[in-house]
Amino acid sequence: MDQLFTVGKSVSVFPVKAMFNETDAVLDFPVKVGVGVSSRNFKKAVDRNRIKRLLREAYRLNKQPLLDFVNANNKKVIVFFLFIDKTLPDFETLQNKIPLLIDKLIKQLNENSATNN
RNA sequence: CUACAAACCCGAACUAUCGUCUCGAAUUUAUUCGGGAAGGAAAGUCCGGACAGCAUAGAGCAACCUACCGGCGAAUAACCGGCUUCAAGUUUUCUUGAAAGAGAAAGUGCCGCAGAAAAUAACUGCCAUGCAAAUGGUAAAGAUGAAAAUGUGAGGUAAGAGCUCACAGCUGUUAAUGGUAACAGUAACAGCGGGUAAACCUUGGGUGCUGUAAUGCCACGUAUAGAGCCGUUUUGAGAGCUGCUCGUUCAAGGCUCAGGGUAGGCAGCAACAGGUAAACAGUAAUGUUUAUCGCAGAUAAAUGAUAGUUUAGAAACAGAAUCCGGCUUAUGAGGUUUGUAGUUUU
Repeated sequence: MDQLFTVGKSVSVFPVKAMFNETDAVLDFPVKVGVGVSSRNFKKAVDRNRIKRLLREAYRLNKQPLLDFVNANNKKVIVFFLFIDKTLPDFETLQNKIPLLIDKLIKQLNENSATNN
């Protein structure tokens, strides 16, 4: 976790920020994902739970491109989605934004591998 | 009928597709099938317990909690019923609400402003003496205040005064009566110089400390290395008795610094002061019996998305983290009851 936040890079499509890090560690799955909301912005546990559920659901419905990319390039990635707005979202906006974010994420990963090589 | 306020009830159901956590079974060991998956407050953490660890010779002091009576219960100051006092109302009764309900006759302190005076009272006044100034007596009348020395009448007196008497009010003691009791009304006797204990205090009763990140077990790992100080059969370091003192018990290792390592798993942990329904007992809290049900268990932390149907409506407050009882606070629509206001009809 600490490594992800200190070393990892980030891309964002408002209202969601994705922090990610490629890793060499042995993982059971090619992609590991977490979601989070700041308790500073949302005091009630109910609201935080709600946002985390919506983020999970939106990721679940749109994860296929990322998985395809990662499998094709034989990478292992850790991603953490952080919600950065201060008002409750509805599911539709997240449904629209998450694919954009994942596109951006794939592009970044691609550039990284290019520079490394 | 409408609006508002308060109290209580309730806190959607079903189907399809995809998905999360968990339990059980099966096997091809990562899949399939089946079951279950937040609340009335899960919240605040204000009380009380269960459970766990440590302690459990004693004495004194301190600290804290508590304070009408009975019942219920594992337990509580907090629940139920009653008593007393106070407040409001439609005021003998009654209804509703509140109580921080032991003691002000142990002591100390305090009582703003006003007022002469806020507690061993004397400004104006009244009476006596005196030419007067003043001295003494007095507490009827006046003014202030939230509160002014129990109220009314009569006697009494220089003037007055519970000084005396009658009636009334209040306090205490005793007696019998009613009540389990708090207490009630009655009688007799003694008395009547305020309030504040949510100021200190006094009295009665009580209290070991810490909380599931408790605690027990397993695995893995390091430096079997270093520095300083104190001490080992009496000149004993230090530790326990969890605030302090005395006292007492144990005691051969202990403390500090710098550095190194680990941060995984299992149990605790989901079957009980359990839920639901009915009957019975009780004013009630609650209890008993019978039937029936099995109802979350995560560890970065699980309940979601979409579409449709039902319905008058689906929108409030809000997310379990050891468990249970009570209290407090938040809460949409709809329903029930009560109150207030308005309108219509008779």
